[in-house]
Amino acid sequence: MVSMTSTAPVASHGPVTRKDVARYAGVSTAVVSYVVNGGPKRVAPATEAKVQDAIRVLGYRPNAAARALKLGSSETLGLIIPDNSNPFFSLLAHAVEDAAAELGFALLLTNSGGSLTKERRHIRNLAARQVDGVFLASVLFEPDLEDLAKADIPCVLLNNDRETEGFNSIGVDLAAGARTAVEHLLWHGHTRIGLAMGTNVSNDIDGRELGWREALRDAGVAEGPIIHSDFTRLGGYLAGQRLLAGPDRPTAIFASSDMQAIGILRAIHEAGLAVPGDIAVTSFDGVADAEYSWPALTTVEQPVRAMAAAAVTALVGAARHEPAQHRIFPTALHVRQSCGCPDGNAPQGA
Amino acid sequence: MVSMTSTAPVASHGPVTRKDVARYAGVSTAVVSYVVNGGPKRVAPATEAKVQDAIRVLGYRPNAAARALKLGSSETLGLIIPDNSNPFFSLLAHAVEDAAAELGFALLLTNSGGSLTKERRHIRNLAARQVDGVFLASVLFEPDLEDLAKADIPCVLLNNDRETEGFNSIGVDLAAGARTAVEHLLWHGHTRIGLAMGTNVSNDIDGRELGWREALRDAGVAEGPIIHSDFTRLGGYLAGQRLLAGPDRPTAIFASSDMQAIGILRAIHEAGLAVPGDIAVTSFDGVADAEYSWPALTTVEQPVRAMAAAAVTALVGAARHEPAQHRIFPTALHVRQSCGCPDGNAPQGA
DNA sequence: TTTGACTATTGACTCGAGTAGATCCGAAAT
DNA sequence: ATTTCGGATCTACTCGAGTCAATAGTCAAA
Repeated sequence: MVSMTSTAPVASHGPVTRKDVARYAGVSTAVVSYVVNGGPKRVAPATEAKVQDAIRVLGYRPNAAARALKLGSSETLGLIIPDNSNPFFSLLAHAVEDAAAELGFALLLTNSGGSLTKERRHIRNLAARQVDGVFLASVLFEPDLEDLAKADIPCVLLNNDRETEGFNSIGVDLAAGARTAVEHLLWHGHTRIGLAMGTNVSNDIDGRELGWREALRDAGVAEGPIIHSDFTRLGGYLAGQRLLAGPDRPTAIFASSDMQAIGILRAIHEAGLAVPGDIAVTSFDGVADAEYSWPALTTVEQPVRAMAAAAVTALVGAARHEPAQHRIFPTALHVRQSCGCPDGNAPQGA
Repeated sequence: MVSMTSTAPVASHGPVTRKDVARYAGVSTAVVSYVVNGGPKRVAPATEAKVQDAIRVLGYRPNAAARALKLGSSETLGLIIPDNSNPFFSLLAHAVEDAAAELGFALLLTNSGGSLTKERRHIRNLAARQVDGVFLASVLFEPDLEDLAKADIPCVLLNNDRETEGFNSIGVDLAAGARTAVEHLLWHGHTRIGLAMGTNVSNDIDGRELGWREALRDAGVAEGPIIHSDFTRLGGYLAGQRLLAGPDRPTAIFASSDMQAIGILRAIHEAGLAVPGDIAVTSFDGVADAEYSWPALTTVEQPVRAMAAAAVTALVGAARHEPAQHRIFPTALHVRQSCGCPDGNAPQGA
């Protein structure tokens, strides 16, 4: 190589655009696009090589904003959850991110903090950002999706066990799950089973409360005390204290979330009582924390990864205007020690 | 209201654009922009009212992709963390999201899973998406930021205690924090203090190991056993088992993360030993889980929210090409029960 | 009534990439 | 030697919003 006067030096100012690549490779901009996208037109192998070379040398990355503008798709999905520091939701977010990445979508994460105002603001914001879809773990059963509908942005409701006409949704059978957990306590011989129930913004009765009630009724056992409190460790702790202080103390407690159960365990320990000896505990969600509490929690696990994958599938389907689907996943009882089973090998059924 | 024939019905096909608003309000598109942005030119109050009206009626939201293309800014930041289901990182992500939202930025969340390949892929992807900045909690001490540099995208390294020339970074003083935790164990009279250390991809020695070593040396106490394992509950559990099975069992253990400590607690419980009676434990991070373990963990807390806020500030500064800054935050020892303090009111110093 | 000094508004170009339609060129068919 | 065909390539318009230079409009002073 005698000189390099024929190939222009890298311009270096500002980001590299398609035009720069075209100039460097000595072709038109259209060809560059065709090469980058395996475009709608074929390109001669020799030309393709030149272009690929130019791309490599210049370090060209197509501008996503321009692409999004032209194609009307940002290859981005939005996720709205109440609180990413809650283990259940952080696990869900992780699973959704993985499933979305699988299909080349990036994930815009937002926390609503359980506030309806914030939730609404985030929805509008995501709509303005031209996301291709939104996953919403709403604080309400029927969130306001008008902004999304206007922009023709599909949405799937996460963590939602009720079917609502025209809404895509993914959830678990809360009532059935709760039933399994309570039935397991009944199987252990308990007859005074309390409930620590989380509080939702909506006033509708939660499926877990229903499941608890049904299991007791079917077993012909009187309902134990119910305490409503936050779906948090602290909420569980406070609920636990009240449950222990009440007139006739339950011998077993079903908690509507693992976080609450962890708070309850603490309240029980502080009262100098033993789990499961004095009080047995089962709970809901199946997050990692449950396995490492002391004693390990017998809990009803939600198949989070499967749900996340299904959510992404549903969203893609919705984007193609396929009819809304509602999927309910089954839960699985993980028997560990907090229920009274000595080694976690007790019968899973009944 | 007699009729509504005078106001044109909403066009309804496709998303509403600036042009639609302009037509509806009977003005030019430029005026619409001026109104939306408090634009570079003034608009007569009467006209502004007409435009605002049109915007409200039509439900207009400016197209973020077009904006991003024109302005070269997507009002979006990227966050790369190893694992959003790890409580420390999910807390960090939440804090960063809040701080970013404060300034009108949305957050693109990605999980590297501790893999360098994935980390690199995510960096390229974020660069292509024209994010305005990237927060990176890297698996390495000197990650490859070439793609970001090329695109002139600022980056701040999170969870980073080493200063590296030309890199913005935020972190805590790992060594000092570890020191406090170990010194507290020494104060309790322990002289055989083991270390459960997490494993990093890099082979550099971790600040926490340094702090542990220094504290022991300064106290004239021989080094206890070290076990290296994952920064996870399981990692801690396995490390705990090995620490207990070793030739001369430590009477206290310092764990490099709360997650590990939680695993260790379990190993100790399973061995039929008491915490802190037989073995005292202290750890690092200060996540919520530490407060609700049994016994509650004495831990060195990282000021996550303050760090997140500082990270956002640093990123904004870097975007203005201010010189790179490196901020180290102090940690705070939270005394609870796992160390042997009966009520959590023990001296914080020494 | 004209000029000047503004202000409000508009037209038109731009950002970077996708792609339809036009054009170019070489080889096979006549 | 033409004509025809078809693949390769290029030209030019588009997406939606920001913004400057030019224009229209308004009112007070001369």
